[in-house]
Amino acid sequence: MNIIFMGTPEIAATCLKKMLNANLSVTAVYTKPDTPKNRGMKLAMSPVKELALEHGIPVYQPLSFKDDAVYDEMLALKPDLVVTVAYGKILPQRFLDIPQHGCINMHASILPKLRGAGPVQWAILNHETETGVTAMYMSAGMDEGDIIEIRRTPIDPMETSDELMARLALIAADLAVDTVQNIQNGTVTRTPQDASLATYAPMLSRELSPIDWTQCARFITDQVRGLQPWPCATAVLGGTAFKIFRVETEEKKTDKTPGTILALTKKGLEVACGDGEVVTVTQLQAEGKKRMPAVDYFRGHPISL
RNA sequence: CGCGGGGUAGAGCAGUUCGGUAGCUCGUCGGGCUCAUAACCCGGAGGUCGUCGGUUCAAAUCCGGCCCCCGCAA
Repeated sequence: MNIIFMGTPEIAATCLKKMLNANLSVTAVYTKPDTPKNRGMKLAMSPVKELALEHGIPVYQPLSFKDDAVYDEMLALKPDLVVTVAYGKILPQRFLDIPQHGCINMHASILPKLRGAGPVQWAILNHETETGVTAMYMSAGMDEGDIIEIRRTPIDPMETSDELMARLALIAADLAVDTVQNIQNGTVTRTPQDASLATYAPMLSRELSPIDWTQCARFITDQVRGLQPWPCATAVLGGTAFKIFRVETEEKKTDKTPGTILALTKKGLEVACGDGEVVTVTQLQAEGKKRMPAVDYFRGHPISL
């Protein structure tokens, strides 16, 4: 079966790798165009492109799917099946109609919950205790297609979204391989989503970063772990802006105003938050500095309480 | 050539403006105090100051090249 793989970030590369290891015949890869990124604005290729090049698989990076030439190009590849994982682009219906076995997608949530670009992070931000990966047929609407199979996994209470993402990537990779094989065997089923239960996981933005200390400890903790590795929770402590990477909830209570720095302990910086609760910021990063334990930072930057 | 911060003891920092004995906090090692402690007191060890070259009687400090780390932006 002639397969086209479409994807961009690490989670997609993990799936592609597994598919290649399973000897599925991926004959072309689509990924987002290289873009200037990072310091120095160097042109960076996606993890999927790097992997494809290593394996000598042709790479396609169309800017837009509105172009007829792009349509003709894909038509000429004669795919039997298209597998997408976090590609980052929407395929119009006429592209979805090209492969005879259709287009499938791995989405990192339990659909119809958390449709959209940031399902992993929003699962944590929404205080969920369980998430998963859904294999589905693609339709013109975003993450609205018929469900093939869902594999669930519990979310660890301290797990960050990048850690969870890495775990889901492995689940998605297995699911992708199994689903392709089931399609080849003709044993897949498709179940329409119940649209009334749909929720959305929009793209993250920097506006989500600032910590609101009037929130309860649980909310702040989930914000900190859900916003990693980007855009990260942020806070101003003692007049300096920080990215906050890890906080722990304390048993104790306080009557101080939320946001008040209570103490610098062996664990980190205790800060008052909502409902009289206390959290300890244990790992942070100041501008221009490395990510480090809070106690280390404040050893060299004494803070007055 | 997108903008900017930084590399000094195991960790985090000061010292660089204006060249002249390597400093602070923590950790570590030894000793002391205490019913006790992640507390306190005393003492010790530990650094080619990222790297290469230049200027100088003298360079962490001034000049130039290179390597590495990080923030913004995308």
